[in-house]
Amino acid sequence: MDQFVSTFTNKIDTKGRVSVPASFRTVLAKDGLDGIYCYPSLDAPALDAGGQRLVDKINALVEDLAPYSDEKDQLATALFGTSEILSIDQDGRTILSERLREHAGISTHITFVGLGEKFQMWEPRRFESHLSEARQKVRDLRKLLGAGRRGSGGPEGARE
Amino acid sequence: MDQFVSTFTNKIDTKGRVSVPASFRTVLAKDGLDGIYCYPSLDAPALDAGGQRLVDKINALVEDLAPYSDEKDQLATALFGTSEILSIDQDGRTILSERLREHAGISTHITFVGLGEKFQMWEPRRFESHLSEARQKVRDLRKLLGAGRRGSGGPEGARE
DNA sequence: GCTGTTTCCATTGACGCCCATAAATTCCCA
DNA sequence: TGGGAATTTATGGGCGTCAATGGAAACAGC
Repeated sequence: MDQFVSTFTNKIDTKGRVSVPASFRTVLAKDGLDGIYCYPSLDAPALDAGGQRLVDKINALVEDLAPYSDEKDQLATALFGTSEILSIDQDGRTILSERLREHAGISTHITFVGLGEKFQMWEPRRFESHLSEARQKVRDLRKLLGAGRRGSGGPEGARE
Repeated sequence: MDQFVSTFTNKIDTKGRVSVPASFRTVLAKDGLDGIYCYPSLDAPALDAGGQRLVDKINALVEDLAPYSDEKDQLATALFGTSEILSIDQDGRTILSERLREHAGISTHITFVGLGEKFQMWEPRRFESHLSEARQKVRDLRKLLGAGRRGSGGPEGARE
């Protein structure tokens, strides 16, 4: 499996360490980045994270803009400037900076949520409500689309 | 990682010294420039900085312009004329000239902001407002970008 | 002499590395 | 197939190293 799937909730210990789910670690290892590329989600109290693939994608996004344009600097500021490369120790644990924890309102526990090519980290209770909201949205959407449609919907397409 | 990523705020001591973030130093070292290439940002109260890669890029930019054209002279003046090579001492610290500090309004603290191929130095409070602007801009921008490119990842691949 | 600058050392706190434990899972083999 | 051994995973704690910072010592110039 080369995708981030499922959700896991782990504990942050007194030193601020938290175990990265084993399955996520193997995906990251295959992805070729020694660590986790992580930044605050632009529109949710959560953290976006991934491996080299995610980095490449963001690079491509920035490279497309004209050199020394205002847009390029702004995009780079918002993405690279707020990003961190989180190291993973040999026991599979990482440490989130104060800044990242603060953005997501994380204190004692973290919920890791697989989104395919990337994953997110949430404060567990916030994720609960986020999830039920999302599920409700999907139900509403299905009504509009008509119960007959097949294959199109799914909870996939977690955009960000 | 061979890119400038994340932000760090460090203190300037009584002698004007400030620690360059360790991760930035390793990027610079790999880049093959013994020091920091630095100049006032053209359109922000900040300082642009980087290593050999940035120097090369600016050279290319200037070379592309017609020889003896006004544009070329102006760009060359604006960039080369105001640039400095900042030395890094053996403890990883550097000293900003009065002129550079003045342009960015820096006095006691510096925020180092990674932008991928280069980084910037800001007065911390100015950077905060600059960042929230940039994030808002990207949220808007993303709607435009998001409509077109989906999934495809892009023709990226150059790395390491 | 002084003054400003660069090199070297000291402190402190954060982080990485190592080991230990316990629970859950997988594996093996009678 | 059932039970136990080996492995893996999540978690806790001790300790050495390194990064950031402050200050002293060497050194230059006038």
